[in-house]
Amino acid sequence: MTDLSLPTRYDAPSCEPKWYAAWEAAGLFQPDPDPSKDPYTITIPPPNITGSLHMGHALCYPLQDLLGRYNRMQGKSVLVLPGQDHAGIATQSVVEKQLKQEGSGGAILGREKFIERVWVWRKESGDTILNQLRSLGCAFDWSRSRFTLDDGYHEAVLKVFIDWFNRGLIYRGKRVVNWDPVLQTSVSDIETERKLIKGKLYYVRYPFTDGSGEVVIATTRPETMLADVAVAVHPSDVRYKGLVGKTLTLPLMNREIPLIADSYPDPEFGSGAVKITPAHDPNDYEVGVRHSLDMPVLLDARAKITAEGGKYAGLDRYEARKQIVADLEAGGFLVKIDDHEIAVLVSDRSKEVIEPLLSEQWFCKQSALAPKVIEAVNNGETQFFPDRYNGVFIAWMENIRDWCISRQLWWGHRIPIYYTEDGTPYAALNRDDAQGQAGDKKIVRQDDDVLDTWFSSGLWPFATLGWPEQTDDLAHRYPTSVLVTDRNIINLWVARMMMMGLDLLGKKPFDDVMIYATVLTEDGRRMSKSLGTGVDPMKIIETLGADALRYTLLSQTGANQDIRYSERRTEDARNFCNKIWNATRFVLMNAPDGLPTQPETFEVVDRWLLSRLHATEKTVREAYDSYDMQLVCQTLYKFFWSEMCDWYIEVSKARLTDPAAGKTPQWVLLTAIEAFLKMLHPVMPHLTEELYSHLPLPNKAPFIMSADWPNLPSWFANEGAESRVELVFDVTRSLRALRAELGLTPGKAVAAAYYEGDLGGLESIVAGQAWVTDLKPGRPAEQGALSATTGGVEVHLPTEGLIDADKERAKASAEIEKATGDLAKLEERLNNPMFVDRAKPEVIERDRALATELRERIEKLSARLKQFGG
RNA sequence: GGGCGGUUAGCUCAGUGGUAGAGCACUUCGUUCACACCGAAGGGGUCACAGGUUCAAAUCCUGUACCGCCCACCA
Repeated sequence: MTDLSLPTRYDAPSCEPKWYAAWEAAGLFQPDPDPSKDPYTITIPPPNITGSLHMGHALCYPLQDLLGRYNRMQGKSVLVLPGQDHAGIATQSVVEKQLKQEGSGGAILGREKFIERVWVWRKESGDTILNQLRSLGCAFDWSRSRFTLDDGYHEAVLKVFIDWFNRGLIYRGKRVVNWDPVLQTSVSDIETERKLIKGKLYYVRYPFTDGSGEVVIATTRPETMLADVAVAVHPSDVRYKGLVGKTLTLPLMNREIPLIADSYPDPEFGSGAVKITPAHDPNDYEVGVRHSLDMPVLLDARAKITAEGGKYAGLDRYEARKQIVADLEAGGFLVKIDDHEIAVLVSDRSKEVIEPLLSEQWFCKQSALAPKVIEAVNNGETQFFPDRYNGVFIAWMENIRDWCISRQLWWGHRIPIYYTEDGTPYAALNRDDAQGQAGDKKIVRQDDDVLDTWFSSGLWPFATLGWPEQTDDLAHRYPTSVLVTDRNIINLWVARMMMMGLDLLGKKPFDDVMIYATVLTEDGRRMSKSLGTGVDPMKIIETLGADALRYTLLSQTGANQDIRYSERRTEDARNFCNKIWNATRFVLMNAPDGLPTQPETFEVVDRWLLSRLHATEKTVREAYDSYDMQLVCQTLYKFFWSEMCDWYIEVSKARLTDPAAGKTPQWVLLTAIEAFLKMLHPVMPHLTEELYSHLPLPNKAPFIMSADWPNLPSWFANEGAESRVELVFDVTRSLRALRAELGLTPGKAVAAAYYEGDLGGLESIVAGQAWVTDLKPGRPAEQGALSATTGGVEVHLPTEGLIDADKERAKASAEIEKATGDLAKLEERLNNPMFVDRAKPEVIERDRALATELRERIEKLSARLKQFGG
């Protein structure tokens, strides 16, 4: 007898850190160097250093930890490589906010001091995140941890940039980009979102210069008219036939602008005439290029009117709008104002309305890179899970546009472009290198901009493994096994890694991409700090434990799109932990002093549990292999709680206390628990490790974490034992129900009960589990008895005159009615020649058997009804 | 405007052709020495709606409604 000293409650918060430290001390986070083992590699999505982890992270990282642990048990050499992302815009705005609160600001500090300040923050936030990942139990190889702005990483970035620049894949161009007037930088298309707002549509009159009438245009942004350079109509629009080529006078500015024909305007919309402001609208820009129009820039970096706006110069864009509308009205140019729903573009980061702005930026050509990505996904080299994302991804890749990679920020990889006095750009490792390339011409400055964060995180799967150096890790572990990420960054990040990996290494970066669900609040809203709907995973861990939290989230992870988080569910998971704790504790209390050995003979119920264990292992393994954690958890839960605890342990209690007979159930239970703990370990690493450490086992691994996946002998599978035992359990349940009906409390023995039918020699189980002292074959001689029929076995419980005959009659009639109805439906089907002709034989067989059973049942029920005077 | 998910018991969700399931919650009973973070029994659903295919539909097809997500240059 051992471990009677274990407390009756599992205390996760005190147990979890202990094991994390033990694993780390044992070096288990580093990959097994054994070269005969297959590699399994994950480079985790590096969290942004913008604060602390949220519920989504509490799913994402444990999910990867789970995959690592599972594959380690499957005998692979596992590396889960962690790190952090410098997250340009996001981090810079966090630090800017901090400075503002201190009454300072980046502009005051200057570039160098500002960057120093961000590094201080990087340390602080980075450490927080690291500790949180540890609290979650993540077995990541911290010795290989990378940061997207560390020195080696910077080298990789330089190499790619220079290479692509020299190959013409990176170019500089003047384009209308998405300008964020708050962060004062350009952002890419996918860093914006569309929001429908209630706005106005202004109709404005532009008179012909020669006084021969006017053209009415419609606009949602009247202030941009100051920079209008033309009005366009569709060439087929009859309303403007013969007018194209004439000149209009731009109101307020008194500038002359042409009326031109272009395919862009939709004759159906508004008046069919569109004002053209090339510098402030992507479509207008296209028109401007086609017609070689001027492109005056009307708004500056903060979205204030420039000198181009004449007397409106200096006004904010919205003030200017008000003023201009008023002036247009005063001048008699305003025709009308309609309410109009506008889809404005909003910056993801600042939530500010984007201003389309013509500016000089660096772009990455996608047309040469995208086809390889599409091909890799199309031919299944890289596969998304759930597979619906394959199509979504390809559709997006097929319509990809060039990627604006320059950002007007300080925090990030500074663009390695150096200019000579005449403005010629050289892509170089450093200034000297650039000077070498420039020859006689003198290099005078480096480009001020930095690269889009995703340019560097796109290198993640290989830069973290040492690229551009040809390291062992890179040789053995690229392509990585799986990328686990959130669907919001499929285009932002996954696409870039695919493009970069395929182009630079000639190989896809990962075999699988697993997209996990978004964690929402209990009522289905987005979790967000600013809305106050966020739940702090660390608070949950402190009270209920990391394992319970992991189970909560992982047990809801399959092919679903969303998860609603409820703390109540984590309490359930905590209860499950406690159940596992106590059942194991119970088994240990009854465990033999020496190591258990496999018994010679088994009872049917032993074979039943071993068979259920065997089936459970297969289901769980296949579920892990297909990323269906939901099925993993559900299967393990049912096996442990219902099958092992509620039935097997209860049935075996009597034997367990017997020194001789106890050896068999003890061995069965230890075998089942060991396998169960191993299968559950990837989900609940700490609890399983703690319990494993107490199990008396031969050939025990130093840690469950480093143990092999259970290898169960095939003779465990035993369908015969399963069906025999399950029939007996069904009969037991129906007898218990009869007891409950009589108000007999569970556990209190009744003297006698009777059964008719075949219990396969397992009468003692029924008697024991239904708390019957003497279970006899046949029918009770005395009058009053309650009866029930299950699976062809009828049980009778004598009542000693306690029966309410009316109630029993009513019950029997109701059951007869139900059975008769079911039988009628069944017979109708069986009498249908089409059914007999076309249905599968086993279905017909089963229905016939069911019909026979129903007839017997009705017979028995009718007899019962008669007995009660019906 | 296009695409993708979802709609099943009070709640959260399983269930891809053969007479509806789990956990929680609820009701009743029970502290029998693993566990009250427990055990036993029970109530509760015309599977969003309308058509269709089929011997048979929660399940396959078409359409509709509502919820959510993604993509999209209508001023």
